[in-house]
Amino acid sequence: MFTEISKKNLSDEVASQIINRIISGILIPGEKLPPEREVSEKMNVNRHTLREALRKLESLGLLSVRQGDGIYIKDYRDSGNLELLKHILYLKKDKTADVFKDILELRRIISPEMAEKAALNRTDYDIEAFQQVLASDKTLIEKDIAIHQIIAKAGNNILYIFILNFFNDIFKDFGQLYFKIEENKKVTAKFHVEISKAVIAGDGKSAKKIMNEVIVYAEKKILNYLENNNDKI
Amino acid sequence: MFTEISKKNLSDEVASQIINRIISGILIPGEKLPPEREVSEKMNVNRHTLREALRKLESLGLLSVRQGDGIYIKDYRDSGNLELLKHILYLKKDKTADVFKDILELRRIISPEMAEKAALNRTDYDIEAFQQVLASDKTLIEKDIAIHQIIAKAGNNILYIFILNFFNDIFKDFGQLYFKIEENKKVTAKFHVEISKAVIAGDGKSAKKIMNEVIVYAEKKILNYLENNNDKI
DNA sequence: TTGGTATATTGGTTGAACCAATAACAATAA
DNA sequence: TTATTGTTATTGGTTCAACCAATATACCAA
Repeated sequence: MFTEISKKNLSDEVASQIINRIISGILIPGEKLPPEREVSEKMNVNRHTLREALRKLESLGLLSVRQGDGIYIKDYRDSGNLELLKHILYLKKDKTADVFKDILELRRIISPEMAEKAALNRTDYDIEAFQQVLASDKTLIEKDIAIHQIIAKAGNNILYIFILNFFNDIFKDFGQLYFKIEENKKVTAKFHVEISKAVIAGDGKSAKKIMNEVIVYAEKKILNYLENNNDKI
Repeated sequence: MFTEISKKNLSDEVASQIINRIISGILIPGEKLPPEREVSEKMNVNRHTLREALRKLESLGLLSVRQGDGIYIKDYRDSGNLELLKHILYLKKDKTADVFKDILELRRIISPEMAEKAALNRTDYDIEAFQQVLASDKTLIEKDIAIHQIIAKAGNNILYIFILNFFNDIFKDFGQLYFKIEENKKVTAKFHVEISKAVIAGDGKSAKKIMNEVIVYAEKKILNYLENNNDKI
């Protein structure tokens, strides 16, 4: 009904603006930014506010700040991280479809393998977690995220757990489009039951197959949607 | 010969300290931190300095800062990102081997697929890049990073490019151990030539196979090393 | 050419004050 | 009593002004 409005503080806006200039190519890697005092004045914010934004940009791999020297633009293709990719997804609407495609592709490569591993490593704790989620009254999208998280935790690969956080973050925002379709909802609900069963049974091959199938299905649906709604995301 | 010393500013030290407390479990998810004014006083730093650290921690997915309310610890297993994983790798020595194992496992799953894709998509630009790197006078580890980057760029999956940044960041620090061994150097040098040839030739199957072989080889070597030197990393 | 020295530039840190959102509580009305 | 509204205290957000510390630069001396 009502949708939450997200409040940004000033430093986040400053950060967004600079991110935008970098990924748009207005600011070139290697280039030096004007001194903090000058930038903050031009953007009409306090130097501290700017500095908080700079800290964020630094941790996104976009800038390198050196005392006594200055602020340098880094090449984000060499030093950017997944957090930055999120920003690209949101800020550069013209790239959204392409980035999304890449994300789905890698998910298709990784997640089935991790599902298999989960089935071979799952503990009683994981089994209980599956049952709790399936019986819970969460929304479908919440269940979906939870199921994938249990699989990741059962698989016991911390890198995958973190990469999955990235996937989930994105699907939280874009998943509504997918789950608007009745057929997709059915497929997902069925998937939850089947993958849980396979993992609980310790059947790695089945788990891998089931995960692969649902991902291929979703990928096809989403790509199809992206093609037909190029810029309505 | 000489190795660069890395200087940390105060806010980074503050951040490290807080990160440590969170991943050590001293600070529990959901818990509320004392007010900024109080924390900064206890840590004997200015509030601004603390705030810069908080911005970093926020972007690592560790904290949630809410105006008028307070600062809450998030569950990093649900919201942490790869940048945080790096910190875990460096700060929690007892977990280093486990995390490394996970990283190598996922690399084995992803990179061969991306090598195949690179071979099928490579452009003249990529071909030239290969030749330049092979002919350059970079160190072996620099060449290795460069080769993988070219493959990632040729494969044209931006998510993989960013995940590779993560891999490379880590191997920059830990790769020395691997490249100390003469045999490993030889294997890597040979790998560079062969993978370049395969990708340039557009031979996807070979590229995948070659990438897989070198990764399996390296993984075995590294895991072996980790087992025998459990805490000397 | 090399190494030192003084100076200017630039990021790092501090302190104090005030703004703005939120929570907690009290007062009020149904 | 219960739900709503208004008030106050708490807490993060922002600004200003000043000074510290690292670096670059230009210049000088050996």
